[in-house]
Amino acid sequence: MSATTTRVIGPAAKPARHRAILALVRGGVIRTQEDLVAELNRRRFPVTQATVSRDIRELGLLRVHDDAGPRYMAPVAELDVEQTMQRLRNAIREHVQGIEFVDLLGIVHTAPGCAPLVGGALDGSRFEEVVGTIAGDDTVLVIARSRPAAQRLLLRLNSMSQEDA
Amino acid sequence: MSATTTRVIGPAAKPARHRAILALVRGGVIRTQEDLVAELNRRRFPVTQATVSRDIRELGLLRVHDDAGPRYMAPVAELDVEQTMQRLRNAIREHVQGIEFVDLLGIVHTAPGCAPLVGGALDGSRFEEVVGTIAGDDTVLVIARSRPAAQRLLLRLNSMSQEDA
DNA sequence: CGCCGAACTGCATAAGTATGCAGTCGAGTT
DNA sequence: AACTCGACTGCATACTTATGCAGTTCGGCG
Repeated sequence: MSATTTRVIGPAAKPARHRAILALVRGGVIRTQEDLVAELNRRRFPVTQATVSRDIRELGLLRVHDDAGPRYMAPVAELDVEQTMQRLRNAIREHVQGIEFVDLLGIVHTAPGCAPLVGGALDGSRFEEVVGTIAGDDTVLVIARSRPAAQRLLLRLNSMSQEDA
Repeated sequence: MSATTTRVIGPAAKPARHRAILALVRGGVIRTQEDLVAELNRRRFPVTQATVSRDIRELGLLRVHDDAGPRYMAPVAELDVEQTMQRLRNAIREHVQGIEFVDLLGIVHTAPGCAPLVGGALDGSRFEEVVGTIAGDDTVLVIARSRPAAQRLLLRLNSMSQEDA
């Protein structure tokens, strides 16, 4: 009964749908699973609430309360991305709370525990301007090669936090 | 209609109940509001699911999924300025062995393993003078915003190690 | 002292979410 | 081609959570 080396998916657009769900939840306010169903249908994902309920569990979405009632949020982390740049962009958008430079030193504030991830993404990107990084728990120290380099870096990183997916 | 300077509560043990709820959620696995109702009743808080639902919103509890289904989690605590300062004072008195500055960089030597705690306390205090901190195992690197800032910081931190509780 | 309004709660129920079950689809096998 | 198996889904429904409304309690005030 071991036999089949199979693996993959069934007859589904599941991965794409999951990406869409994450984007929706990050992008706007989703209060109910029906909201999600509606948005997904609008985007040519014909699904029902039951499936969305399962998707939400699989994606590990959080349900939180704000002034207007419960809503869904994306989890803090996301794994495996192909291109390091995309990964860095994501890391910045998702985990970075602020960036500032003092002379050659860049201080990147992140969500608690996320500094290693962000630092890793930075390292991976192999910026010419970066000599190296040190990641603590919620702060990454970036050492720039020169002042102009620091300036370029700041601009570049800041712009990343605003580009869209 | 402004008149009454009043404020207080109604006829309730609400605050105590809220504390109990937080303790319960932090301490064990609470999967449903009924779980909570049961535990609360056991502890002499006669409430119903409706009230618990409201409490959960007020406390900002999170609903997450694990392998066994949805459950509640407590949000990460938030401290006020007073508590934060006290926390820093304690951290310094108990775990810090020495502080020195080299230019904009402050090096704080701590007992082994205590750097993250001290760094956290420093971050929490949100000193104007501090750009950020990075904690290793027994050393915290503090980056000051300027030289005067560094100097002020040194004085301030040193004085803290001597104030009493 | 009786009235008034705010805080708080339970009840009943609306609103929303999770899930057992049965059916579909495709890939790999026989 | 027919069979088998696992991934995936919708339906119907059980289960949970949220909330409109009405009632209680308490403190302040006329």
